[in-house]
Amino acid sequence: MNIGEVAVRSGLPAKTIRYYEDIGLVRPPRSENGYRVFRENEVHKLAFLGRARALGFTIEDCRTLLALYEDESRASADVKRIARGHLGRIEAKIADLEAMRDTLGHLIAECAGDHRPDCPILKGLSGE
Amino acid sequence: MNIGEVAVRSGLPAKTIRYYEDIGLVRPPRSENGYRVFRENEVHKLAFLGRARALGFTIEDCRTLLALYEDESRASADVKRIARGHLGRIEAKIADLEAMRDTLGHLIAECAGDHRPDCPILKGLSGE
DNA sequence: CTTGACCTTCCAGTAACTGGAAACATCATA
DNA sequence: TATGATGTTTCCAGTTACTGGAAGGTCAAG
Repeated sequence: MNIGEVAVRSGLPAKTIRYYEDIGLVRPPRSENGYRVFRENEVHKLAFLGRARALGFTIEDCRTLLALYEDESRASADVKRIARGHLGRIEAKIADLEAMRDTLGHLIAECAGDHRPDCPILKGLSGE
Repeated sequence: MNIGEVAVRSGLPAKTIRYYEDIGLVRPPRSENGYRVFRENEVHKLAFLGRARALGFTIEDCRTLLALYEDESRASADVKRIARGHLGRIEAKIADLEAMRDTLGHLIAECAGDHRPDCPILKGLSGE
C-alpha cells in the first residue's frame, strides 16, 4: 500500500506520515522504486497516533504510548500515569483560557462598539 | 531608562522586549553607547502588550490594538471586533479541550492502573 | 585595574507540522 | 508510443512567540 491510500485510511495527511517517519514513529520499508510500502500494521499505528494527537498528547507522549501499545508486558499503570499527566495539563489550560474568556468577556460587554474612540477594552489593556 | 529597568517595570523579559523591537512593536532610540533608551511612553506600551498577550491576543492582534490605542480617532467598534474574534477563538479552544478532557477522563476512569497489561486507554486509542 | 553587572548582536532551537519546488514513477488513454 | 495527469520522492523554508547561549562591548564600584 502506498502513502496516498494510507493517508486516506489513517486519516493523516501524507506529509504528516512522512514526518512521522522522519522522527522515527513509523519505519515503512521501501519498494524497488523508492516508494514507501505500508501494511495493515503501520496503518493501525498511524491511526493510533492520529487519535492520540487528537486527544492532545505530545509527540513524545505518543512515542511512549505507542511503545507501551506494542509491549505485551506493559503495566497499565504506566499508561495511566501518562494520561493523567496530560489530563492535568489539559485542565490547567482550560482554566487559563476560562480566565481569559471571563476577563475579555467583561471588557467586551462594557464596550459600546460604535464610532466613538472611548473604549473600555483599551482602557483595560492599558492598566485602567 | 535601560532595558533592564524596563523589563522589571513592564513585567516583560529583556529578551522579549528586544524581540518586540525586532518585529517593530516598539522603536526605542539608542544612546551613544548603543544601549536602547526607553521613556515612560514605551514602558506603558510594553505593559499594554504584556496584558494583551496575557489575554491570549496574537502578536498581530497586539500590533493592531496598539495602533488603535494610539489612534485618538479610532472607533471602539474596531477594537470590539478584534476582541470578539479572539473571544470566539478562545471559546472554540475551550470546547476542544473540554472534549479532550471528557474523553480522556472516561478512559482514565476505566483503567485499573496496575501491573497488568490490559488497558482501556490503549484500547480507546487503537480504535476499540 | 579588575571585577561583576549590564548591555549588544547573532545564531540556533522549540512543537508539529505545512507549503512548495524539482525531479522521477506510474497509469490511463489517444 | 506519446502524453498528460497523478502519485511519489527529497529537501528547504516558514509558521508562533519567544528563549537560551555565546562572544564581546560598557559602566560603576572598590
